[in-house]
Amino acid sequence: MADELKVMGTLRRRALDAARLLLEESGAEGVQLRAIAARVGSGVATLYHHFDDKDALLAALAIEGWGELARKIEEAMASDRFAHRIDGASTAFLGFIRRHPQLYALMQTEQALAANREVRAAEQQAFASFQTAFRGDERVPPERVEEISLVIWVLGRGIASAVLMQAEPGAADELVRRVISGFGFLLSPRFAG
Amino acid sequence: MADELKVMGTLRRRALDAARLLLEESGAEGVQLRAIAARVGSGVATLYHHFDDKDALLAALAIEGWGELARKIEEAMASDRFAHRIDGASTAFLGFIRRHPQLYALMQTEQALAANREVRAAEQQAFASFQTAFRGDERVPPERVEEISLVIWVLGRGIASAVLMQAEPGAADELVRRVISGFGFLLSPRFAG
DNA sequence: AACCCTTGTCGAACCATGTTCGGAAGGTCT
DNA sequence: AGACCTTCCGAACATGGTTCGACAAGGGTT
Repeated sequence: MADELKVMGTLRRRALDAARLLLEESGAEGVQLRAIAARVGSGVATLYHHFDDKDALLAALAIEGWGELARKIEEAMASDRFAHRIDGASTAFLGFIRRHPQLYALMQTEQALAANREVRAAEQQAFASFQTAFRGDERVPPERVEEISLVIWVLGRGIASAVLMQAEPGAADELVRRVISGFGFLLSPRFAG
Repeated sequence: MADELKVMGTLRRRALDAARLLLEESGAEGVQLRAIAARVGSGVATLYHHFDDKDALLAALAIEGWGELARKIEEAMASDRFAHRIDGASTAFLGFIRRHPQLYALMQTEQALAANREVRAAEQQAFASFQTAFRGDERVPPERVEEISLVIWVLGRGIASAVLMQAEPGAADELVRRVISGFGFLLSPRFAG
């Protein structure tokens, strides 16, 4: 509320940044057009010259989020910190959820975005990146790649939604730990389904 | 809008029924106090004598939902249609999600309810019922019961949120099928994690 | 009966937030 | 200069949650 530097950077860009900040500060509730306009130092009506409506703004935010997630996944797979690409991709995925819970919730649970084709395409893109981690892994038969990566992807959605329900942040970490531990056990040969 | 039978049944009960109906007809967007009041044939202000506010109404809806789910799980476990109690509980869980996607979404993703202690307790209760399906199963070591049931529970959340994102209903069924198939494969001894 | 207190009800207003309207300021093209 | 486009804005509008003040019905209490 003090900075308001109107100089440089398209207003669209700055509005998205402000929205992202508001989202992380105060959750989805906090993302209000008047609040964004105040941060950016513009009038509310101005925002409508850069976005069709609020949903379009949220959609742009979500699309950027999926892109960011895809990039993180690819970086992790490229790095040599992990024994398997699957581990890298999964770690990047979970890390993103833990680091940006509000953003991921928006990307994932906002009903209004479900109908948006571009958002869906962006998620498909991210999922495609994730899938490549499973393709070529000797433990995964090629015809199962899609199914198996889908399971982990969906489990990630579940973890995110469970995490958001937790009131205290510590509980969230513990929850994630337990889910991963349990999942690991299910995958181990000890468990004969 | 034609019935409006004011006779019998506390208004609270009828308001909840109307809300539930609105939820299933038109999604969370459709659950509006004025719409509920119209259905029930009362003024809007009257609703405030039965619920603290809208969130309290939604919370009551969610609590009933969790109770319903717990009941379904227990019925399925008691029946003899399933080889293992785990199968019964899981089927009941998934069936509930598929049959009441909007309600489950409310129970699970509505941010406002995350802070509500009674809603959380109701979910804990339902989860506890679910957990008993794993307790005593010869394939699950006792010390792993909690973790493993948690994984399935969280996976269910993920399935629900993924299903809600699907535009066409057919795609949702296909998605659920693929996730379950993939999960089944991961559990099979063929996959050595 | 007269009095009060609680409960349920309501229309009207209040308020926050997304949205639209009409116009102003500045640039570019002809 | 004139026409036109983009960017911008204050003000008003629409919707939906919420509060206010009042009215009616029932049940004690005196």
